[in-house]
Formats: sequence, structure tokens, C-alpha cells
Amino acid sequence: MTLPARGSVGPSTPTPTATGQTSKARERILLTADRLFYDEGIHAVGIQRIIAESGVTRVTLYRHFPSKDDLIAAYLGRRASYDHTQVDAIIDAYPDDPRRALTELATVLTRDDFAAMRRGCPFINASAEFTGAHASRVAAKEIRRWVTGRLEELLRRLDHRDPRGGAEKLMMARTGAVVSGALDDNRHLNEDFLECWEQLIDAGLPADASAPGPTSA
Amino acid sequence: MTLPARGSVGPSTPTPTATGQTSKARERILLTADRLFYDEGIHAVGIQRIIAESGVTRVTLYRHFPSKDDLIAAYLGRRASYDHTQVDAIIDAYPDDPRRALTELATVLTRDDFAAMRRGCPFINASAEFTGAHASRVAAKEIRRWVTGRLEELLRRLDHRDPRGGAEKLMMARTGAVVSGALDDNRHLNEDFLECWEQLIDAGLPADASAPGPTSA
DNA sequence: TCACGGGTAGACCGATCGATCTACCTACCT
DNA sequence: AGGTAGGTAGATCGATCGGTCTACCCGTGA
Repeated sequence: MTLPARGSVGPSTPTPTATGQTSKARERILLTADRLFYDEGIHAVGIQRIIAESGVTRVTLYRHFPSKDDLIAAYLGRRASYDHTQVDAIIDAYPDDPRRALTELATVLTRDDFAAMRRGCPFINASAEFTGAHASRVAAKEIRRWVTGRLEELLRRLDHRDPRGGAEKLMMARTGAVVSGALDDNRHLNEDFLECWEQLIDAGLPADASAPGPTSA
Repeated sequence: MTLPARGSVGPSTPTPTATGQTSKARERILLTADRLFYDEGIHAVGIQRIIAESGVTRVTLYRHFPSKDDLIAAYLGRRASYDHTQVDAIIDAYPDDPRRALTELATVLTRDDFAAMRRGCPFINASAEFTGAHASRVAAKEIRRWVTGRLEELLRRLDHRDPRGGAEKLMMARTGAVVSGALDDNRHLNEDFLECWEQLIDAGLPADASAPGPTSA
């Protein structure tokens, strides 16, 4: 996985040093927290474990992240930042072909992300561990709403019959596919998801707009 | 929610008393554990909390469930038992109309379950908190595999073009809808999901089989 | 009559949780 | 030369974790 190295979405200041680059220690902490939180769950991973595996001191960690909640927020902020960057890049790559952009969004997901998401969606997983308006649940709602909005926008440009509902359906498929990748042993997950994705799109499109179709066969 | 009162899926003997009925205390424990584990997460809820809110003693709890893992397994076992019962009942209600059974599965989900699943899928949530072959992850894989199998069977009886892939797609939609119900604020979730469900089914059916269509409008 | 299963009550265990503290060290910039 | 930001090292805090223990009680069935 290639999350952006910037840990810039934390609750407090990004803590750029005087030289302008973010702290090395902070990056190591965030990298370790990302790995452990995602792979094993948030409550299951203690602060001291992150300290040990990132090779920093307790004081250093608490200087950058005054509480575990702050670290959690930074972890999910990084993840969200990655998703924003990736989705925007794909859509921007096809400024005049929203239909192609939609297909590409699904393709990239299957090609790059499913393999690195063997534990499912970090936002869903985090939300499962907390209640109410905890930062993790807020972050999950936000990123999902944002992605849904971008999908809706693409569908609208395609004169989709119901861009809002269509975007929600695509989100269902996407969400279900990521979860399935984490829990099911489906050798055909990629094809199943891509087919599902295309079917849902085309079902609401005006008759003429032909689908690019599954890459092969 | 109306989970079956029987706490019969635990790892050890169901502990029927001499009179034949399962222990009152055991039921109270399971009921409390279900509520707290589902609403707040498993790691977030301590044993003493369950003891306090179920009104039993530490010794009593540990007599029925020797470890927290046993209690977790029993919690998910109850949930799985409920799903089995419900899905079987719906399918059995339409022995000669698998198409109708499929629609009914989705309808019941939107009518009864979405409201009671404001925290998403208990199996997905539990799986997020543990690693490897923990009982929670095994239970999640099992129930998902079982539901997928039942869906595939219905599609096969309908001469669906790809019963396996079709069932996987329906599971994606179902999973995504449950998660969406927990994290998104979509007032049209029910309609969106039902439409999605029907579209995915019909896309793979031979031309003649007409869909029942959304109940209204 | 009495053994036993199932329950209550509460002290107690070591381990770990998240978080704070003091003390010192070391680059770098002014 | 000296201040400061960012780091190391490690003891320590109270709270809570999952789990064990002893002691007593009570209803039922052999």
C-alpha cells in the first residue's frame, strides 16, 4: 500500500519542523499505528505496542498525539487523504469521459486495493469499535459521503436516470466487495464486482450509451 | 429485535436444567452481552459491565461461559441461529416461487432488520476486532457462506445465467446496504437497496421471467 | 435425609490499559 | 554562547482488564 507520506490530517498542527519537513518520529509512529490498527483492530492494540514497534519513546508519542484518540484520528485522516487523492486522480484522468472514469474507479479498486485491503475497510472497522460521535465514526461518514457525491456527479454528467440512487447503489456494491474480500473466499471477486458495477451503471443510463464492457471475453 | 430465546449455539452444552428449560441466568447474560457487544463493540465492553447489567454474579457468568471468548462465540452463535431461522422461513414460505422468495428476502430485510441493525452487521463488526482464526471470524465466514449458498440455490432454480456470481453480487448489495444503514444518512436506503437487488437479479435471468417490481409506485 | 446443581456475595490475582512525570541529551538557529 | 525544539530513558500513576477463589444459600429429586 502506498499511503501518502504526509500525516497532515491530524487534529492538531501537522507539526512541521523548523526545516519544513514533518518529523521522522511522527511518521514512524503513524506508519506503525496504521499497520497495527488496521491489521489487528484499535482496541486490541495498546499504546505501548506502538511505542515498541515504532522505536520511539512514550514521551515522544504523547508529544505528537496527546491521547490515543488523537492518534486514531490521525490514522483515519491519513487513510481518508489517500482515498481522496486516489479517487480524484482517477476522475481527473478522464475529464471528458465520465463513463470511463467510473469503470476505471472499479478497475483500480480491484487491481490495487483489494489485495491491500485483506482486513476490509478501515473506516467500517474503526466505526465498529466506537459509539456515538466518536472521531472514527465521523470520519467514516465523511469519506463515504464524499465518495458517494463524486459518484453521483459522474452519473449526473452521464444523464443517469437517478444519479443519487445510482451512486448509493454503487456504494453498496463497493462496500460489499471490500467486505467480501476480507471475509469470503471468492476467487472470482474481481470479476463479480466489476460485472456488478457495470450492470448497476448501465441499468440507469439512456439506451445509447454503450458500456465499455468487462475487459475481456 | 426478536432473537430466539434459546441460547443453544454456545460452545459447551446448552445447560438445560433438570427441568429441561435453559437457565434464566444464562439467558439474561446472553441478552445483555448481545446488546452491549453489538451496540458498543466487544473489546469496549468488559466482563464486569455485563455482570452488573445482567444482574448475575461473576461466578455465575464464568460457570456458564468459562472465558470471554466463549461468551463471544455464544453471542454470535445466537445471531447466526436467528439468521438461519429467518432466511429459511422466508424461503420455505415460497417453495414454488424462488423469484418471489428472493424479493421477499430483501423486503423483510428492509422492513424488519435495517431498523434493528443501526450498528451494522454483528459479524463484520466482530471480525474487525480480531485476527486470524478467532471464533468471530470463523462465524462470519460461515454465515456469509451459508447465505450465499441459499441465494445461489434460488438463482439456480430460476435458470439464472450465473448463479454463483449472481449470489455473490447479491451478497455485495446486501452487505453494503446493512453497512450503509449504519453509517450513512440515506433516507431512501430501502428503495435504493430493493431496486439494486431486483436489478441484479433480473440482469441474469432469462428474458421471460418478469420481476414482481417494487411494491408500490 | 442429604447430596448436588445453580445461585449470591465479595475479596482477590497479576497483567495491562492510557497517561504523566522527572531528568538528561543533542542538534540547529540565532 | 546560549536558547529551543525534539529526542531518549525509565519510573510511576490509578483504573480496569479477564479470571480465580472461598464461603454461604436454597430448592429439588433420589
